Amino acid sequence: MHDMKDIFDTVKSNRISENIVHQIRGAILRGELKIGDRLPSEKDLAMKFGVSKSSLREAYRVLEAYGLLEIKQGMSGGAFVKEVDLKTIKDGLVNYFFFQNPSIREYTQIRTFIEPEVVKICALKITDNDIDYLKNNISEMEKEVDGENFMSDLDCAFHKKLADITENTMISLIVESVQTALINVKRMLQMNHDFLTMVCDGHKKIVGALCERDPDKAGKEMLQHIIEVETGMLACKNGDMVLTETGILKSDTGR
Amino acid sequence: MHDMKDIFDTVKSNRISENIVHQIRGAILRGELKIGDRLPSEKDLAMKFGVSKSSLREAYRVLEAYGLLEIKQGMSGGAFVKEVDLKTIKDGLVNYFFFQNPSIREYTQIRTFIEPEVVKICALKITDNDIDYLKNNISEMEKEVDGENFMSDLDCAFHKKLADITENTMISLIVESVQTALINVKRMLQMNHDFLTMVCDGHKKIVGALCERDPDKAGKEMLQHIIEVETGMLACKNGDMVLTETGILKSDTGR
DNA sequence: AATATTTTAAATATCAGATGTTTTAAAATA
DNA sequence: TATTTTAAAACATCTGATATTTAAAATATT
Repeated sequence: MHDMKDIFDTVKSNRISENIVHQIRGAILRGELKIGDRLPSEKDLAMKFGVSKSSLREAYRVLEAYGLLEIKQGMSGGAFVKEVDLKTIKDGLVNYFFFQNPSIREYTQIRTFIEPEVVKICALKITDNDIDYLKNNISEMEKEVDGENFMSDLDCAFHKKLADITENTMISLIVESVQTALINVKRMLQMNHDFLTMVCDGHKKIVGALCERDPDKAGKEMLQHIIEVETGMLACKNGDMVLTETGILKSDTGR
Repeated sequence: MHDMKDIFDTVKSNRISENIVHQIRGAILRGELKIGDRLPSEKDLAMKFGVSKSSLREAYRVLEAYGLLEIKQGMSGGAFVKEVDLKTIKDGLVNYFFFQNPSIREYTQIRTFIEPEVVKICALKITDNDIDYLKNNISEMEKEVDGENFMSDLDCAFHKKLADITENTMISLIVESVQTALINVKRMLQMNHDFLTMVCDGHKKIVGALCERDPDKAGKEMLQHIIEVETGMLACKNGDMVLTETGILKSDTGR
């Protein structure tokens, strides 16, 4: 009836460091260790666990990679419990998406699900300060369109700002991660001057609708913007890159 | 005009292991190292980098935590480049959400954005095999409602299956991660028998609409299901937990 | 008295090398 | 030929020594 695989997890390595990681992560997730708590020194904790310093240090490196610990050197240094930050998660997603290599169509699809809804909420919650921020973002971006500085992170910041207005952590995380991944693709494709102008115009229309506090109009403007971006990217040809149904490939690697 | 902080990144630790992590991760992300490639042995690579074995091992632990390497023991073992898997990312998100502690409202909001759209696509793409899978999932779940086994991961699997039908990696990742986090909350709240029955009924209605290949109906059923789940969770009182506007708190910790 | 400098101690970072364990391939044996 | 044994390659762990970093304490200077 049931295969054993359905019942038991495969037993992984018995590495000491993994055991320690499991214990400390568990203590944090159970709330026994709080943000800012300092763990005993390497020497003491290694003794307590009955392991060598090297094994403990490997565990520390892993927990640090998870973003759960921060290790400080020097007197009154040590290992401190830390809140996992956005950067840790975003870096992880970058690693993941590198192998997944989503297609432009996939990026567009997830964006059309979320971002029009986001701006609908924004239209109801946005403050004058927020609008100032967005207008400023657009004018900074227009400067870059003319200059050499090319795109930078202003596009990402625009969409993240809108997501942040929803005050929903998960939405912010998703929007920012998708934007970051997408902007990497744009960089690879080396989008041209016209494309950047189009992006600025789209952003202006969205902010215009938000100024009127019109949710439906904002939603429609965002949807159109997303589609225009997709069209622009699909139209873009670049010698090194190949756009396919299943992703963006470097042609020279022949993957 | 510009603060130096805008121009330069703060220089972090000069830890040797971090330097090595940076180099190897860079080589993978630049495509110089491919999936399955084996790095030189600890001894050789440490020599090549001009560092001690311990430093190299710490770097390996970090890259392993990122999901980029798999280290195998024994003859013809070693460090192999690996595709980052979903589990790595999900675990990271669990860590992140533990500190963010999103509210039920936030979970519902992101779900209402994505999942009704997902089933609309499903209604167009779903196969008979997929429908069999979903029906089977529901009947397995009904068994658990009566028994002791309580919920398990079938609820998550149902929603993930729908997400997978879209063939959009990012959607699958998001839906599965949100589901996993939400199910942890449900476990804490110890949802009762009626709630589980309601979930099964909701799933049945969704599959019903999918059988008819009716996108709008499927979308509406999913939306209603999500709202029912929210209502059910908000109505649930549990001695150890407190539901607030900003999240789910353990009352005894007094956070 | 206030400030600047130097010293010191606690903690992590790194290294070197010895020993143990795991895994697989090859060699020996049945 | 099939099985068992053996050997070697690679990671896992431990020990202990040395270097570096950092903040606080002590000292010197203004």
